[in-house]
Amino acid sequence: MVTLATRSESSRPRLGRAEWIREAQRVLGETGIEAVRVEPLAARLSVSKGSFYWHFRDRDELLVALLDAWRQRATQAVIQLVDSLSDAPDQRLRNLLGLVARRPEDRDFWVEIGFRDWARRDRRARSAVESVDTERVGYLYRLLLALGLSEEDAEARAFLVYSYILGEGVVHNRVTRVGRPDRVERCVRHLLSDLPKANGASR
Amino acid sequence: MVTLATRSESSRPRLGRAEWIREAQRVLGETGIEAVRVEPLAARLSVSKGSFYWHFRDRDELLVALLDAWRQRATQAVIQLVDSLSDAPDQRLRNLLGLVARRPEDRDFWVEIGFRDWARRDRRARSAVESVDTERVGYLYRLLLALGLSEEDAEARAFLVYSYILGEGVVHNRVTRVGRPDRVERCVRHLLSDLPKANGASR
Amino acid sequence: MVTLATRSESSRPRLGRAEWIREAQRVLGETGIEAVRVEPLAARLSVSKGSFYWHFRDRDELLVALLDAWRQRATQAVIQLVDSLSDAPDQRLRNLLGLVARRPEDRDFWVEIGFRDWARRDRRARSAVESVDTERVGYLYRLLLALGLSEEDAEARAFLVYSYILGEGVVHNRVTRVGRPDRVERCVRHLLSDLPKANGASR
Amino acid sequence: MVTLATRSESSRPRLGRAEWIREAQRVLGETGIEAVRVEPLAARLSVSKGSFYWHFRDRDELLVALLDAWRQRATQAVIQLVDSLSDAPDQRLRNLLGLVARRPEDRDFWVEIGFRDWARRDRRARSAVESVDTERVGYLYRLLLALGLSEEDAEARAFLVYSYILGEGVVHNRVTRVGRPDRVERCVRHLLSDLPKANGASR
DNA sequence: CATGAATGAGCCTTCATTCAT
DNA sequence: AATGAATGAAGGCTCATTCAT
Repeated sequence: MVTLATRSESSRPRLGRAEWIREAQRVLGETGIEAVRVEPLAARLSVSKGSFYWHFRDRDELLVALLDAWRQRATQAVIQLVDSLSDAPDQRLRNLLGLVARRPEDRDFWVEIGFRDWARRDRRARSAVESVDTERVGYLYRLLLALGLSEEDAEARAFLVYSYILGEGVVHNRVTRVGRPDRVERCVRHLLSDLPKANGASR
Repeated sequence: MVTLATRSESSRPRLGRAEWIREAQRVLGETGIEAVRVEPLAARLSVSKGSFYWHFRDRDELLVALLDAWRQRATQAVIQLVDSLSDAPDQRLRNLLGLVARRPEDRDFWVEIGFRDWARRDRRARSAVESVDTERVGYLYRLLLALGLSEEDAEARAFLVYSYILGEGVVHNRVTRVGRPDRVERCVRHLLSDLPKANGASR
Repeated sequence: MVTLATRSESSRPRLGRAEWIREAQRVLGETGIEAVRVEPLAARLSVSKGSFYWHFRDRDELLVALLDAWRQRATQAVIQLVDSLSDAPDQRLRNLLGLVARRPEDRDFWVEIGFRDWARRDRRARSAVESVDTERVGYLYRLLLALGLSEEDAEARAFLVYSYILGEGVVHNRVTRVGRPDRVERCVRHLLSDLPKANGASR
Repeated sequence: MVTLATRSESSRPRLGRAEWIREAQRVLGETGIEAVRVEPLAARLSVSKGSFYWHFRDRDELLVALLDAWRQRATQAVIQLVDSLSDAPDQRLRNLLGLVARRPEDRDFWVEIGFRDWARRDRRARSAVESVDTERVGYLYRLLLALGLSEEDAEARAFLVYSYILGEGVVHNRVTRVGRPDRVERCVRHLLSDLPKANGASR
């Protein structure tokens, strides 16, 4: 009769660093880095504020941890998912762009915007965003290279596509009468319409 | 009738609502809406914070005024400039996109980002951003219609271009080895490469 | 009928920097520099703690002001009093030492000890104490010189007397069966017993 | 029966009450009783603060223990040393005063000041200091009696000497151009210059 | 003998806001 | 068209203390 220590014993939740970081990330996405404050965070976690200082020296240490955690996940989360879905470069590209269509409904989408806004004021956040951007544009670049673009064209196109992905979510959604999925679909088609090796499959 | 007394004491610029709003907008661009606080603002204006309350009921009234002022200027600033530079739709489009290349150096660029980030948390800011976006995408749409695109294509392309413009400034700039002006030029060329009436005509 | 604006109108006491410093000095004397805290101080003054920050940038500014105020008063308070009571060096010396007898009952006595203890931990306090000590020992030295001691003897004796004055108040008072005034009187007599020019008057 | 395991792991000195008290005393001397706090103390001992509560009910119990330990040692440390160095009263007196010359370099010197300052605020500390003072002045008194002073003179002189010793260390040291050892030497000579039985006999 | 985690009180500081002048 | 002084809420940080393991 193995009880597996269900952990649901109403004793203490025994919070760890990870929980604080996860909740902080949520708040960052919902409101912004300014809202990532020790006391409100503690309230959300139903813990006393003092307990925070067991896990972190001070608020700043939490912010740095937040950055590190994101830097780790932001690049790999998307890239690994896309890599895992298909081996073909053009399919990967299509999948990648397809992810766009559902992002603003996604909590992570706003988290990303939160980091990006934070980067306006904070050197460390800026550096994290830069490395994430570099990784991702590099990935796009490699895909486009594999699809037959010249190095120069691949570079420009990678940047174009990436900029579009970021900008897309930020524009007010009801701006067009066309529904969002349709719109995205049309954009994607346009952005990929002249790829040397992938054309056949797309129209 | 000697009017020489105008501005006699260079020390008191006769602070009014307008100055508070202008300074608030600056801070919004530099740091974000959270930094638009009465006390720091008063310090920047070398005025006692109590004076703020002569012009505004409370902080919120300033924020609303900020929003209104921006809503007014944001759409017209760009549109009027582009309209004034040329009468030809394709030239207007090219001019409009050309503006992109110098934006991040521009104070207004960051002000815009500030409003957009603020809109994440505040309904009224969101509404202002929405109307600005609607206006601008509408303007692009009309230009593209005039250049021979179908309504549906014009709508999608307008959205694509606008998203790119917004996203472009947000991506880390040193992501490519190509310099920023070149990159933008290349993107613009691509985005406009297949317009029915404008191809090749651009200078 | 001059009413002199009695100031007792129960309106607001309208505290100023001076009141905060005076109260801070009191607390320093009663308990120590660690007890000079913004919030308790505000409570003693029946003022909200926030008001403190109108008068001082932060707690440290109060501490510095405390030091400056004391440095000013500590030297001159005693010296001016003694100077004013008599012109004769030997009488001045006697008056000066006579002040000792009533010091521990005096609020200022403990204030002085407070500063001295603070100086153990704080460089700025140390520097204040040093300048006060230097001034006072210098004054004693000049008196003793005027009473005919050689420079070397005057220096040593000034130090001896000053050390005694400081130490005296710190020793538990009920240590001897003789009453304090008697004891002090006897010590003073001994300390001055061999002054070349003042001897005649003392025994 | 191998007892070699004693102290085998050099990492754990087997912390006991004594170590906490010793460290507390050190901090008292370095900074003051306010700095004797459980957490910082634990940090200095590289132990978790929770461990403190294995040895003491609470902070107050440590403070009391600190007081008791000091009361025991403070009197006897000096007296026993002086007693052991010589049998002759005048030599003992000279040795005792000679100890003054090196005190401020001594950790114990500051510990004593720490207790004395603490006594300003705390009844129990006051009582400890009182008993220490009483013991020591009594010892001096007995020495001076043995040297031929009358009871009354011995009492006054004991007090004078003891006050000087305490005050001496508290005065800023660079107050005179004469070096400290010289100064002390001169003072001591003066303070003992007229003892009936000891004059000139001291080596 | 001790650690790991948490609680809560106390204090520092920043600000929005108020009010009398 | 402001200033000077004050209030009070919010949030940051340090600690004494507790408790389960």
